[in-house]
Amino acid sequence: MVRPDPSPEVADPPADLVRTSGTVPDPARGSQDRSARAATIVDVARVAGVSRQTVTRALNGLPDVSLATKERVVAAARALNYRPNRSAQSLVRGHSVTVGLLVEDLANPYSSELAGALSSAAAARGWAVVLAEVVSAATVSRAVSALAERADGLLVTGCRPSTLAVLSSSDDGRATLPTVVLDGPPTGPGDAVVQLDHRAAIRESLDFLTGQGRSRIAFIDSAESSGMRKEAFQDRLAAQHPTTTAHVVTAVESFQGGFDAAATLAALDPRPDGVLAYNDVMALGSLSGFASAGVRVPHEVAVVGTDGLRIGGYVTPTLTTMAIDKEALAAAALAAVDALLRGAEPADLVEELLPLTLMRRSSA
Amino acid sequence: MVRPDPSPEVADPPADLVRTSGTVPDPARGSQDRSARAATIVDVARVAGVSRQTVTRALNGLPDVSLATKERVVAAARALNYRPNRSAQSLVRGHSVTVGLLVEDLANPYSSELAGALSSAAAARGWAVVLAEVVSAATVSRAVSALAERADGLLVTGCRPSTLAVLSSSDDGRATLPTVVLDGPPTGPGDAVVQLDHRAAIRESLDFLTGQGRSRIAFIDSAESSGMRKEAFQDRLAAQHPTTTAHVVTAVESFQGGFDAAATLAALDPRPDGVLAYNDVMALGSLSGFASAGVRVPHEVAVVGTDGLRIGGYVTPTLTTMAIDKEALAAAALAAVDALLRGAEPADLVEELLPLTLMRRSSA
DNA sequence: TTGAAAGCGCTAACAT
DNA sequence: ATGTTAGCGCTTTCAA
Repeated sequence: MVRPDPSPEVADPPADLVRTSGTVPDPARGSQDRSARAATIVDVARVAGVSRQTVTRALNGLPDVSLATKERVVAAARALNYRPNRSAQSLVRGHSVTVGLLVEDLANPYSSELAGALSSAAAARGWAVVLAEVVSAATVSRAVSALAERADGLLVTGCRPSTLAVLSSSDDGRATLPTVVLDGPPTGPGDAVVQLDHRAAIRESLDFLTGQGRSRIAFIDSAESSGMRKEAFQDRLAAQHPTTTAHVVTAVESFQGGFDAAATLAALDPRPDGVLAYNDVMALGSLSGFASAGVRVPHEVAVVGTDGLRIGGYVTPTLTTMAIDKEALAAAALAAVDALLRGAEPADLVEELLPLTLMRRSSA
Repeated sequence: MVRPDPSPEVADPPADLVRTSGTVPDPARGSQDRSARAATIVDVARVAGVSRQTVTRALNGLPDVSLATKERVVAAARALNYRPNRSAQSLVRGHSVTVGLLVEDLANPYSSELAGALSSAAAARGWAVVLAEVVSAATVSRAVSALAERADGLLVTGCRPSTLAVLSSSDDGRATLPTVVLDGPPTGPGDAVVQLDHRAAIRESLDFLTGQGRSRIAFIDSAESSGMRKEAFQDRLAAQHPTTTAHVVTAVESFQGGFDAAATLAALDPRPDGVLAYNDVMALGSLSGFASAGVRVPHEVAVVGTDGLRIGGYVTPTLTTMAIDKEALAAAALAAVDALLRGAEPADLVEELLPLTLMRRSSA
């Protein structure tokens, strides 16, 4: 039996009797207000002296409400500081998809540019993106469970392997979200993956460098990488450019790492005249490193990055790079989430590798 | 009277009879699956031959479920591709705060660094952040209403005045969300604002430049600004540095705008020996502009930006700048949303201005 | 123009 | 260990 709405005679329940979880929460920050319970539509209806439905109509701009009533309702809502409960609304209006975006560091331009693309792609589908930034490895599972409360699917991008490892191990019993990893290794068997054709990109950039007469090429690898790009570099070199000298330096995957790698390369004799970098952030670091070592780019050494970050156009010299099609990557990732949501098996989602294209700027 | 749960005898409702809004939606992309309706907990219960609560227990890792039952339930859930409805869950578990973040362009490092700080600050409160990127002025209201469906409050940052103007005019009847604008003008009377002490920052950076002997100082202003920073520049100059030559150039608020401004300044005779920029992105543009004009920074001209973006440390020379305390800004913004949610009046939320601090790098 | 009833999908409290 | 009942706060028929 459904309990009827409380009639106007019923007094407000004492604040200390209602469950805290129904209030505007303020976890870990205390300072509960005097009226512990957030106003609901019923409260507004009671104050305005109308039924709930009339409140709905008045507040949502639906027809069939007299102006006077509407004004009374709006006034009551204002007085009570009424905020419709979004969960209840979306429950009754029908489910809408929300995807969680797990990012290691939004200040990393790779992450933020991708986040932007994902946000737009989601908007185009009528989906929403909730954000969670992984500050430290310790916060990974906290971030994931925060997302799990709100999201129907999970997008993982711009995370270092060590972070991903934590992710995959943190199976805290709860049903895991359908997860799609962008341009990285899957965190578990249930994950779908959207991959880029980095091997082809390495080949193309290497050919580009040798094509302009460079003959001593170095590759700046990330210490946290799988080694795949380095292998692609070495394979191509062996197969197509036997007379070219190769040199691989491994560095921390950061701007500073790129800087340090450049310092190392600058000290070599003979010095490389062309450099391929694991990604743009490291390439940018190497640009800075070469500058401070007094090595002129591109005259003495040409530098090619990977990612196509916009900020590569903001430095001097501007960075030539193998650009990711961020929009395509974002769209593919959302399509994968969609498929997973529909019950597809991750194994079925083997898409072809997304291509990167050479973006010529001035560093090479 | 509550209708009892459909008993096992009841056949599945034909897919075409159920409301579409209850399905996993696929707006504007067609391709509805054969099973138009997403499985609910009742479906799982029926297939597993248990009650709904047993499903809840099994799937949420609660005690008092036999292993055999649990396995049966999990299998049924898997078979049906069951995903719990997040709205229903949060409705019954109690409301949790979600704030919408409206950003003009996430690839702009100012926006993304701030977004990261906001995300962390929200996580600390147990709140979530939903993202919406404003691609063009035309999409502003779409982005806002998308957020309005999910968020309890709205954060606006990194938006140009023209975008904000659209925002304030787009009162589409619906109850407006409590809104907080970060470091910008309010979009309407209902908005709260968190402001920075740019006047003081301008004064400090100006004094810093003159303090190192610079005597011809230029200010690169944004064409979209309120003029406040420029006035602070001129006022301070008149009051404290009467012998210093001042020059103001106004440019588009972008990297390119800063580049162009530097080109203009480089051509001046006598050329300025110190430059203050409206923000870091423009300052970075000016660095690039001076480089391409052959003007050496900081030897011939010193450049000071505003914002303290991390990428300012990634260019050559590194950018000296008046840094925003992003964490403080984020915390203040969320506190303001919290207050608004509790019924505070925006007018009551006049916080003091947040200070900026000089971050010395190598451009000045 | 307004109200009463039904129910979205889920979980918590109380049976059994 | 499992099922039954009562709702979360809202919108949507359907009556009046």
